[in-house]
Amino acid sequence: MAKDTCDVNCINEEKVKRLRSVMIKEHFVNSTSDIFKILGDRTRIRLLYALSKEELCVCDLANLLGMTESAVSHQLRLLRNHNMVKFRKEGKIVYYSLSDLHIVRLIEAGIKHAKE
Amino acid sequence: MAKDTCDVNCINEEKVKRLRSVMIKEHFVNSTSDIFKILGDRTRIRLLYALSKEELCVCDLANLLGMTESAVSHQLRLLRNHNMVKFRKEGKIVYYSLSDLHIVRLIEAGIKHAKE
DNA sequence: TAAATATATGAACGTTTGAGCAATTATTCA
DNA sequence: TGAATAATTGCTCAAACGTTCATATATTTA
Repeated sequence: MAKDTCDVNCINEEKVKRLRSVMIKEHFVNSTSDIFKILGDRTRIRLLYALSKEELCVCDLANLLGMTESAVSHQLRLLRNHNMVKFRKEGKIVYYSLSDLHIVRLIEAGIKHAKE
Repeated sequence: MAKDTCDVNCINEEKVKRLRSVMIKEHFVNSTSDIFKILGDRTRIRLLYALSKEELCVCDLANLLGMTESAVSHQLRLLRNHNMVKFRKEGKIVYYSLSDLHIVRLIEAGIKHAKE
């Protein structure tokens, strides 16, 4: 009785077929993994966390994280390109802040998960 | 009046100092970004999503995702090492399933965020 | 206008990552 | 026992990533 074995070519055709129909759409696979990819970096987690507390300029962020302003600026650009942070200019200084609080909630969910 | 300027060496000392005390602990930065790093990959998102629907063997997963069994097996090991999936052996076949539902909730939060 | 300062950007670098191939292990079955 | 099969593992390669350095831009102030 070949019930649970991988029949033809090592696949349970029906099972896979059934799964395909309920599978997450490619578009969402991409956008979702992209978001997680951004959160999967120490520097960016710390940047977003800091910005969740208050608006900050690049040099303060660099000082807080103990990194060069260049490195911070590069990462901020990435976050900007993904609409996770916004900024306002005041003279020479550029103040960054979170675009919205969605992303913090996601990070908090991640922290919570990490604590378990 | 040097108020909002980055005073000494381009930093607002007090502000940074204040932030340090409420900053996320390094330990959590690591564990949190690690979790997101794992979710920040197309293949792993699809694997976890599929496994959230039902228990599956390596070859069915490979077929579903259109990848080699080797590639799938490598990723499953990674997920295993992070206690995200568990497995049971039935003869030659190894069935994988999710360790718990926490991770699915996190993925769903990510998908939800992606949809906005 | 020139110097100083805050930030941004491009290129180069070393590192990490994910996939596939080939070989290996474990198990079934003839 | 030996062939077949499911899965795992070690290795290699190319691509992606994060930081730094050097340079550029923008703004203030002397």
